[in-house]
Amino acid sequence: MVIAADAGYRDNVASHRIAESLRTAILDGSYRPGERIRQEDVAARSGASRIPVREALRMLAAEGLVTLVANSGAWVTRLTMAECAELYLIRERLEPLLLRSSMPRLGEAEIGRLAELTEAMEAAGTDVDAFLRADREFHLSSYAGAAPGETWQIIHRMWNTTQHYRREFTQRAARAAAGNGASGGAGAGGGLGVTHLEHRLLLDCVRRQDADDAERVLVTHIRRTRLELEKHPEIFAP
Amino acid sequence: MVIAADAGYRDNVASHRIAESLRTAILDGSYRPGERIRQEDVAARSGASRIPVREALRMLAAEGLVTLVANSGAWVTRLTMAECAELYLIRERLEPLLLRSSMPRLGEAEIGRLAELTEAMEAAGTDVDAFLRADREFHLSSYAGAAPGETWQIIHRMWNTTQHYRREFTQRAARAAAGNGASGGAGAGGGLGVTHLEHRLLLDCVRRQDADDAERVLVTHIRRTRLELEKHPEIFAP
DNA sequence: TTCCGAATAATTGGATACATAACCACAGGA
DNA sequence: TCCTGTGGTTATGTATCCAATTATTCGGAA
Repeated sequence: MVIAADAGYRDNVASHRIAESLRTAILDGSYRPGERIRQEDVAARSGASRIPVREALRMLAAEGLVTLVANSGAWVTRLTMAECAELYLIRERLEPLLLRSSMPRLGEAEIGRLAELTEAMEAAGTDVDAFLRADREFHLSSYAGAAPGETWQIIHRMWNTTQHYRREFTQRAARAAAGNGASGGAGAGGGLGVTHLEHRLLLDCVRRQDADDAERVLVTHIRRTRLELEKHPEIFAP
Repeated sequence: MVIAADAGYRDNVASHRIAESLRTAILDGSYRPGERIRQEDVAARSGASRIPVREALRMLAAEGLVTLVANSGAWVTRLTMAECAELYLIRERLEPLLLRSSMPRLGEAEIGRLAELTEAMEAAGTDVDAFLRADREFHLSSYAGAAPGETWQIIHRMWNTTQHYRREFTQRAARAAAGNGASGGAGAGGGLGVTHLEHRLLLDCVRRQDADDAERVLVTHIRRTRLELEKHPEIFAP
C-alpha cells in the first residue's frame, strides 16, 4: 500500500515520517487536489519545525504528489485531463514491460492472491474505496515479481498521482451502475463490468504465463480506461 | 541543453541555483559516479548555508542524479549494468511515444537542425564530447514538438542519469575505431558507423513524417545501443 | 461602482547554532 | 593475528531566528 521513497531513509527521520503521513493523507483523499499545504500547519500538526516539513514537501514534489512554487507555497498536484491522459499513455507503454519481467517469478501464492483480489473487486459493489484498494493491489502486486527499479518507481508514481481521479471516476461509475441497476453495464458512465472481465482475462494470462497475451490485455485495459476517463472532463473541473 | 527542474522555481532562489550548478557539474563529468558530495563543501563553494544545499540535493535525488542515505550523506548516483539496461528498456518504450507526438509539429527549421547535428556527429571523429553534445541535442530536440510533460521529464532524467556511461562507452568506441583505422566499424567495440546510419534513417523518417517507421528505427537504435553496452561490463566496474 | 495602488500582514527562503547519529581509529583481550 | 568494544570525530538532522517575497486589504480616484 505504501510507497518506496528512497530506501535509505529510515522512519526515525522526521522529514521522512512527515512525508509518509502527508502522502497517505493525499492518497486517501484527506487532502484534495488543488488544496494548499501550509508548512506551518503541517509542522504544528507533526510537532516538528518547518525544516523537515520543507524536506518532506520536496520529496512529495519529486513524486509528483505536490506542486511547489517558489516563494509562494505548496499545493496538492492537480492534473488537467490532458496531463492525466499522458500518464495513462505512459502506463500503457511501461506496465506491460514490468508485467513481462514480473510474471515468471510469480508463484502460486501470489497468483492466488490476485484471484482473491479480482473477486474482492467484483464483490465491492458500491464500496468505492474497497474497489480502489483491491484494484491498486491487484495491479501493483502483479508486478511484485519484477526487481524494484526505475520502472517500478515510475509506475508507482503514476498510480499515486492519478489516484484521486480514479476515485472520482469510480464513484461516478458506481453511482451510474446503481442507477441503472445493471452490473455488466455499457461502459460509458456505466458500471465496471468490462473492467472485471479484463481483470479476469489478465489473471488467466498470468496463470498461463503468456507474456504476449498479458501485455496485450494490459494495454487494452489501460487504454480503455484512459478513453473512458477522457469522456468525463467534468472530473477535472476545478 | 539544460534540464527542466520544477518550472515554478526561479533562478534567484539559492537552492535552485545550487541544484543547477551541481547538475551541470555531474553531467559534464566534474563529479564522477560514486563520488561523495559533502553538504558543507558545496555550501562553502556556493557561498550559501547548508539548508539550500540540502534542498538542491533533494531535487537532484528526485532526478536520479544523486543518491541520498539518511544520516550518512549524498553520492553521485552510480548505476549497475542491470540498472542502466533497465533505463534503456524504459527509453525503448517511451521515446517512440514522445517522438510520435512530436513529429507532426517539427518544422523545416527544426528538421534542418537535426540534419546539421547528424553531420556534426559524423564529423566529430574522436572528439567524444562533441559527439555526445550533438547526439544529445539530436535526440532531445527531435522531441521538441511534443508538449513538455511527464514523458518529456522522464526521458530527460534517463538521459541525464546515463550520461556518464554513454561518455565512457563512446570513448572506448572512439579509441577502438581509431585503433582499427575504420569508420564503418563492426559494432562490438568498433566505431559508431551503425549509429550514424540509424541517425540518418531516423532523420529520413522524420522528414517523411512517418511515425510508424520512426518508432521502429528509434527502438532499434536504443535497443542496439543497450545490447552494445551490455557487452562492456567493465564500464560499470568500480 | 469599479479599478488601481500602496501599505500591511502572512508565508516562504535562508542563516546560524545546536543535537544526534554514523564512521573510524585505537586499544584491549582472546 | 583477529575480533570487539569504546571513545573521539565528522557530517547530517533539526530548531530558532531573521530576511525577502508574495498575497491581501484598505484607501482613493476615475
